[in-house]
Amino acid sequence: MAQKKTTTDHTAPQTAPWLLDLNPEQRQAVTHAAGHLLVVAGAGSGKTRTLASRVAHLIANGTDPGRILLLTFTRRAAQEMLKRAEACSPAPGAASRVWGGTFHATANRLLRVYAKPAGLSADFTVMDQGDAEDQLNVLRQEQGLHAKEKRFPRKSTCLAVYSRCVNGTEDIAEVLRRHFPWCANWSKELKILFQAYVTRKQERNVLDYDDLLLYWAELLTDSTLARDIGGRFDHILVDEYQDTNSLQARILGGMATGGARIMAVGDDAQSIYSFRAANVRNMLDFPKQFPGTTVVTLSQNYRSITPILATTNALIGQAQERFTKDLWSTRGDGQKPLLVTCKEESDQDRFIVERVLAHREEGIPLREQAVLFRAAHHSASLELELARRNIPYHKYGGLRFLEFGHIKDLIAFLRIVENPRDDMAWFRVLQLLPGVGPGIAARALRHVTEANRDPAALATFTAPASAVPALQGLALLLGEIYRTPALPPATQVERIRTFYDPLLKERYENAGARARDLQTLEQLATGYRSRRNFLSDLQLDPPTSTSELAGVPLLDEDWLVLSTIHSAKGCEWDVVHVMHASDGCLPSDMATGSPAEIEEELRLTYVAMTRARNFLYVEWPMRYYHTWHRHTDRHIYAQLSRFFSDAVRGTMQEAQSGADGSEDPAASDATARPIADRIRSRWA
DNA sequence: GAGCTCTGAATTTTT
DNA sequence: TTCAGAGCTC
Repeated sequence: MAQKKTTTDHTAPQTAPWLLDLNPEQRQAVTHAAGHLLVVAGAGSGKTRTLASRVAHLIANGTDPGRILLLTFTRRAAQEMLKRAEACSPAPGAASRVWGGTFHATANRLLRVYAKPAGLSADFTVMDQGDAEDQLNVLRQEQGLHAKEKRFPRKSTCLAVYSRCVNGTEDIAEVLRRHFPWCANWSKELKILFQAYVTRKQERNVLDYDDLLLYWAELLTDSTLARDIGGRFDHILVDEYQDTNSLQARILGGMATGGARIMAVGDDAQSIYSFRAANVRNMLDFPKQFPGTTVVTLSQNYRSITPILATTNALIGQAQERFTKDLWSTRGDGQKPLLVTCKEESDQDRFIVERVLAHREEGIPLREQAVLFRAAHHSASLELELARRNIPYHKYGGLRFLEFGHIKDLIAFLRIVENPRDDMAWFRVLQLLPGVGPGIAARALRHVTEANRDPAALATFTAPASAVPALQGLALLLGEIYRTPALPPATQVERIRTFYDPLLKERYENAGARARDLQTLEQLATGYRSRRNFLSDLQLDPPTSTSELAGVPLLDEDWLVLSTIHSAKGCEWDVVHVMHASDGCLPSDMATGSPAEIEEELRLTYVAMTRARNFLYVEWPMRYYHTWHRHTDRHIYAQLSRFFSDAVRGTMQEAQSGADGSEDPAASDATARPIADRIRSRWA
């Protein structure tokens, strides 16, 4: 970012570099001196710049950077802001001492320090969602709930209920009634299950994501501890405040009792995480929760050209509940957003690819172009088309690196040596061995438990002959790593990899690609001195793009960005495509149960469209093929998303895509095919 | 008790 | 298409 050069002017006082190019509202937020601050920042209103400048301003005015806490939604966001703060900061290197990261990562860091008063041991391990579900599943079976005549909620539903109770600080009965009405009859059983779940986690010294926040919040209910923990910070800056939940609000309240000043930044029109119990009310109630709050509103948009803003303003104008006002821009004119009706899904793919290539010809690199969609699998056919045309891309969202079986396997080894009480990790690793299933794994684990959880004790376990060699090998491996804490994490990964490699080949078809992932993991580990930090970083800030799986890309390579709308939050591109803008995808069929859900889908659409700087395309296919069954070739007709009302369409330009661009109906098979299909499908 | 095969069901967004 | 669970065989 080029800074404007100030011409030498001896009469005016020199403007500090972090205050340059700020509008009056931004400047007010950056230099705000006393009390708490709420910044209502519309899309593209320079929120990141404001936060970064604020950090630089605080440091320049004498705040110890180590006493600033910057809470963001992703680690990437924190790094980006601190990088920018550093760039305009008068004290080189200072910004790197700021505490920056997600709520969860910060909780992890603090809980390592305050483990004892929290009733934890500092070597606790963190479970991801899959582990938490598996743990619930084990308990569910122990309690015989899976065998009930009426089906008990699936493990993922159980966890979702639990999570909402914790994050929304709501009673289970209320949560079931409002969000899981079909489980309402299981209230009693779920309560017992959750009780067992909490006990088990405590016995095993493991925390799930929710626990990180919960233990932090609980620590803060003790006034002495609250003053101590909160007293570590003079300033707490929170980004994306509209997507925090009531538990996080409670944490902030507790932290403030230590004397820290809170600055929260958010936009209620972009609240899209209610499934994680995020609540816009957090933002609206902020002035009430923190008396003496100053509210600053940023409504000048610096990102998008005027025609795009006209469309997005019209779109969000349909929201029933809205608190921020329309955005305005001085960015000038340009192409109206294009609403593209595609005949088929394949036409949609082709249209996008052709536009992407055309823009690249005009000089817009692929990385400045993004394709956004509601659900991770919506990009499947586009990905095939991109591969066919040799166009490189990175995909954000959906299945994470960490969720692949082989990655989880390898991490489980590390978790055992980090925390030998971690049962889920033990079970996972033991059952990888040939000849070891649930039964022997349970017995082996009992044996290890009696030996005070020393992994090497596995060597003295008497197992059936078929399982002995593998168990001995495992005992040797874990024993050695356990006893040599000084072994660098990368070396530990390497040893495990050597042991695991043959098992991987036995287990998976595409062992080669998976083995390369494990090498990537080892590569990642070389950046760490401590296994504990390596593990928590993996769980809390995992690599976001699946491109890691395809090997490390060349540095100068250019690639197109594919992303779920959720993962696109906070980003911006020159060219943005919003694909599958059809009812059922946007809003998702899964989220049309209540007006509140539909309203959130509208905000989601708004978030997607406001990512665009200069070119915005919205595509929707008229027909979808459903190939669930191999032989039936069923298709369904789609409709344009209900969010594109006449008022919204009035601000857009419209186009058609399909039938090879031919406008002559007689010359194309575009009409012939649907008719033939219809006639056939009548008898299907 | 391990591990395979078959069947039926479901299918979002993420720390 | 993928995943979980039941049931069957070695």
